Amino acid sequence: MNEVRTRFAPSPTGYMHIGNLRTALYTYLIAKKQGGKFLLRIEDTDQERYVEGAVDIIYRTLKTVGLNWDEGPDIGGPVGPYIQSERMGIFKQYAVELVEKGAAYYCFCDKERLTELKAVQEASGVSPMYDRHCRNLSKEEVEAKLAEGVPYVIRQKIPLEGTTTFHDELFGDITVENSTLDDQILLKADGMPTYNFANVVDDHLMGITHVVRGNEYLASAPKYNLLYEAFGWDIPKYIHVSPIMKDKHSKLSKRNGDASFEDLVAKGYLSEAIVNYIALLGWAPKGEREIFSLEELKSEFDIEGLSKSPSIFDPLKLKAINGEYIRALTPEKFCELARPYIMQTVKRTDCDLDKIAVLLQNRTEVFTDIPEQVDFIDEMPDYDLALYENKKMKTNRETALDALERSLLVLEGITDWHFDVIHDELFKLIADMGVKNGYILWPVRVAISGKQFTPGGAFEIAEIIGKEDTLSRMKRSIEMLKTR
RNA sequence: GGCCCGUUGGUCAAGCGGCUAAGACACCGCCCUUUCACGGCGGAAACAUGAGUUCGAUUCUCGUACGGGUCACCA
Repeated sequence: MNEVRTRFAPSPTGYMHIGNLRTALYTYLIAKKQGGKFLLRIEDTDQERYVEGAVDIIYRTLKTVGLNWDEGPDIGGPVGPYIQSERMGIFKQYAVELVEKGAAYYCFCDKERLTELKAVQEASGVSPMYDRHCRNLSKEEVEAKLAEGVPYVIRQKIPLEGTTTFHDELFGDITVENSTLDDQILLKADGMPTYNFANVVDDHLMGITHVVRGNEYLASAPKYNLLYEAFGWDIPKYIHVSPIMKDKHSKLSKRNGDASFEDLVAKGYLSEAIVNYIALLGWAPKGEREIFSLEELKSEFDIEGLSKSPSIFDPLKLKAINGEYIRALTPEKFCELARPYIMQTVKRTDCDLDKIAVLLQNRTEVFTDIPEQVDFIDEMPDYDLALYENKKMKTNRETALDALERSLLVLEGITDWHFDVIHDELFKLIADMGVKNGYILWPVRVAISGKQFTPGGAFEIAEIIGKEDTLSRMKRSIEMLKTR
């Protein structure tokens, strides 16, 4: 039974942000690299923060990126249930066991006393900590209160002296003075375990061998060791990963209006590209390659490459990687994915979307870039005649007028309206005139697109919008040049 | 504030006592080219800081600065 078992244990409190997803990814990869099991456990012990539908979001995003779990609430498994609230009974039993072992104790302090205590401590500049009021109640006193039905919690009995050393695979050994550790609550008055307690118990019961979690839990980790020791359990390997930041000062979070995984997908990012990018945020592969599929990451991933410092989410880099993925798509697949975006601005039905898509593939980093790129196909935008002035092409308004008038004559004579024909005829004109390609082609492209930049050049555009539109746009542009 | 953690170009980052300190994105220039993009070539750009240890520190130790985390019957 040396199988690696990891778990992703989110709380159903809403959306799934990028940081969460990355934690899930690393957790998954660590298991899969060794051919181990990846489990999903829902930590819903806080009924107040529970958000309806949050569990579905977790399922959905994990599935779309391909982080398939081997055991979980929906598919079951040998160590279920996998929803923490359904494990309630278990925790009390273990908390009581700890009391019996002298590593925990009942506490009957009510909230009023605790808030007052905290206020006093803060006022006097001491860092707030439970004053261990109930730590030394006699067995009789405890029994009596229990019999009376006084509400209670169970707290961890931290040693008064000495130090505790916790080992993290990434950060190494972390030693803290026990005197700085609070007698934290293990079992709440409502019978639910606190996060810290539930984690230790569940991870043990589920046979978890590697725990991957956010860095924010690093400070509470030493207390875990005390718990494991008291129970006499093996301590899993801990890997605390640093957060993904929005900027130098703040974490990436929904509260700041930052994108969640689903937002990014809606913004035109490919889920494979998102996964690839976040894998790279805080982790570096061995070689110089940085494009990896999930499958490739399974063998490539290594804890060694994880970074200890926080990393800033760079939308530009994500975009670039997304662009790489888009270019790697087969033309058919790209066309299929791009179609809806093209149709946002191209409503006319007389032109070939496939041909448009071909032009777009190398020019698209994010699908949402598309509509704006092809908006001229349905309708010529108003444009500035200054567009005809181009130093490199050696064109200005006068030469453009000349080029357009001559081109128009040529184009009007074409009956077989296809790229090759248009290309050959216009090149014939260029040769006859003995001018640079751009002398003719630049003005033509501007005249029929009205834009400085377009996907494709004059021939492609002319073919796509058709002969009729090409000619009428040319004529209109010629008129504009004449009248001004 | 106490405790814990971190600090290599603008960003992601390689480096694990001796290097002209990789690479990628972004940026700039050139080439290709009927625009843009793609592609190719090249450029600018970094070890927070002070003291040690050492023949030699980006790398090890300590201090300082800056940044982050944590101090809940939230996770």
